[in-house]
Amino acid sequence: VTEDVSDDDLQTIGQMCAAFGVTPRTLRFYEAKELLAPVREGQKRLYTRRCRARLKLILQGKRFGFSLEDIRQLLDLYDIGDQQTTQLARTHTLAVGRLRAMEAQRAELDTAIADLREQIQSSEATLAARGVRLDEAAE
Amino acid sequence: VTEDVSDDDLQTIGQMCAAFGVTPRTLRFYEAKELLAPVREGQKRLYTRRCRARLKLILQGKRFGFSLEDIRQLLDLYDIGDQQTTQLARTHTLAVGRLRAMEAQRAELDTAIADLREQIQSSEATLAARGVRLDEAAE
DNA sequence: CACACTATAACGATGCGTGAGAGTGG
DNA sequence: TCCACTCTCACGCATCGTTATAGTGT
Repeated sequence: VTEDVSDDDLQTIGQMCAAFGVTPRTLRFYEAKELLAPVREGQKRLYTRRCRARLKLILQGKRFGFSLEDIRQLLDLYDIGDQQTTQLARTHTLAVGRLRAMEAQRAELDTAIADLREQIQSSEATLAARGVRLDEAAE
Repeated sequence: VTEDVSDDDLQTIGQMCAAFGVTPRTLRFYEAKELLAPVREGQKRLYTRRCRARLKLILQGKRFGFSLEDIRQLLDLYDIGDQQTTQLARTHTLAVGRLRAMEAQRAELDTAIADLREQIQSSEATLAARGVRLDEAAE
């Protein structure tokens, strides 16, 4: 099998951080929350290929706004049954819900941006009326 | 002066919560953070018209993504000098910075939404290939 | 010896939620 | 007496950042 972990597959915490743009604290935190389970060499953590795959999924999940607890459960689903249909369906349902939430958030953000633009313009009008010159960096 | 506070101007915490859609805990928290300073009648808090104006600004600020600490400083600015030009200019600068951040956040959110849509579609393809029928509520 | 990297432990920040237990007024 | 409302602690949650302190290896 190709299941044995060759040494070059193992990365230290520092290498992982450089590769994924996170801090050691973050990786240790994910481990404490049982999202990652690196092997140990003495005290030191060594991250396998599987750890890397999981971390990638974790960071994806976070971009989508899932909580770490949500992500943990999703990862567990993937671990237990290899692509069982019921589990794919479940993940799908959660993803659709998240998408709805993100779209709602986007709508709110849009109106907030519009409102803030208005406020800024009115304050600029006030300042201009007082002869204040605004030197903003060109966009 | 019209500076005296007539009794009908005072609202209890419950009335404030109903009016602004927040919880008592939230109002007490804002008070602990020195964003609000209701008067007291014995133990009970009574919110003046000024409190309401401040709370409105606080909630606006939060929509714009300012931290409570940012908001506190901005409110203090407004309190100290009545519409001094330098303070308006300072607020303006912060607002422009916030707007930039919100626009950046919106861009990230957009790509995240697009990515999640892709993932959902591919999982739908997989499920469909397995003969799974997805019954989603019509939009 | 020095220097880089790693480890654990524990406190801090943010913005409240969620009780527990007690008082107050009608 | 009971109900509704209010009060003050004070711990909990999520997601790490930030020291402090101490190895470990080269």
